[in-house]
Amino acid sequence: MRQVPAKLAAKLYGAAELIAERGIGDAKIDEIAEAAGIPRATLYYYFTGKDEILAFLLHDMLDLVAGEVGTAVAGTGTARDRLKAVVGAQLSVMLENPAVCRALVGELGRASRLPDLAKALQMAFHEPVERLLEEGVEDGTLRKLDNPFAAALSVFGAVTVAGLTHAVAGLSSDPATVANEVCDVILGGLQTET
Amino acid sequence: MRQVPAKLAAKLYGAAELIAERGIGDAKIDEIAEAAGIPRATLYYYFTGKDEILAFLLHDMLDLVAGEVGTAVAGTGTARDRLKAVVGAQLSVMLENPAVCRALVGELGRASRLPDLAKALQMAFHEPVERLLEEGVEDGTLRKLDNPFAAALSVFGAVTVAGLTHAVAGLSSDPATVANEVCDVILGGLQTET
DNA sequence: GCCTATGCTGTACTGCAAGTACAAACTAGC
DNA sequence: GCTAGTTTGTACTTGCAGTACAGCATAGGC
Repeated sequence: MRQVPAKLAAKLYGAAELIAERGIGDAKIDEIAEAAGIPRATLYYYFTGKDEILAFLLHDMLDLVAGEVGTAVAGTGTARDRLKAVVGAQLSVMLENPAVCRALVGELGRASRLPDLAKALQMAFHEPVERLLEEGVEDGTLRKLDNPFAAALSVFGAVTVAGLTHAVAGLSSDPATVANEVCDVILGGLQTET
Repeated sequence: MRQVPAKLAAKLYGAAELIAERGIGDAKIDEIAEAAGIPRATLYYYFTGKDEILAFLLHDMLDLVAGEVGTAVAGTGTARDRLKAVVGAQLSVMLENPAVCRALVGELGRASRLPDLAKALQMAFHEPVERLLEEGVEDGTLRKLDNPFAAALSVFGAVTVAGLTHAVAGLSSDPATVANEVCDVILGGLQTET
């Protein structure tokens, strides 16, 4: 895969909706080319095929998530506050790029075939959250859990599915509201005081 | 789609691994036929194409989930206990059918294109959980939340992603352990007492 | 035991879309 | 205006999904 010029990358996003809607398998390369406003031959000049186009889009978005999440983690405040910020950051990116985000989830099941993608996801979200959980134990704002790895997984799931559902259904698309709803559950828990 | 005989359905599960691994788009119909031990022509006798084969497998598993979850919801005990049972039920089915489960998630992004699938998922998990949350408020074992719909979504996400990750990675595949980890987070929450 | 309806399977064919090849046109730096 | 790299149009090859259909198997009625 050649170095993709920024101008071309921007145009590619014009095809994200199509890919998300029909899946990479059912979207014809000619349609992608047309939707993006890029000649077919040019696509093949930069990418070896459809899959690589998809991989490029996904990677691009994950970089975005990783950046925002990184900023949130590095911010000031308690670990709990920063965890909230992380959730908000991920949801912001997701809801601002609903099409790419849908495409991403559509390929999640193939994660084992796309080790790069799985790793990028890990770096972008999972690892920072796990670290925050540890810091929260230290500063006393988060509860100590038996299995922080599993906890980070659950947090990731809750955030991702919430984001995806809103992205697909186009529900109340305010990231802040969604973030609050998710945080309410994962921070406060569902049960009454024991 | 013709009525599929049980014997044939059972054989089809032999191809689930292949489909999950390569995605329905990249799995050739001849390979599916071979993996399942069913002649190609017979597949086309029962199904109109690849997509229908996938849809059949997914629907089959969702029925399974719906059944188990239904049993768990209808059981005895507090709403909180039954919520735990629901989580356990979903994880059991997922970890017993990791391949189909991966295939399902691989097609989640297309949910908007497969309204049947989205609806089945809704019925199988989301709706029962939302109901349990209400009952929990009544019997005092679960906290009253601003937005039970969003909460059910988060629960679904946490459970599904945990199940999927274990299914894909083949981690500690004991459903009960995974269920405990997930429940610990979603019931108890992450934050310390305020 | 035969006959008929329906289920099942092998084989040959069609059509579509992915990907390739390549030459012509364009652009930028020198 | 020469050269190296980029961009695009067009024509071609190939592989797979899906179709058509004929022949074989099986079961149930008589």
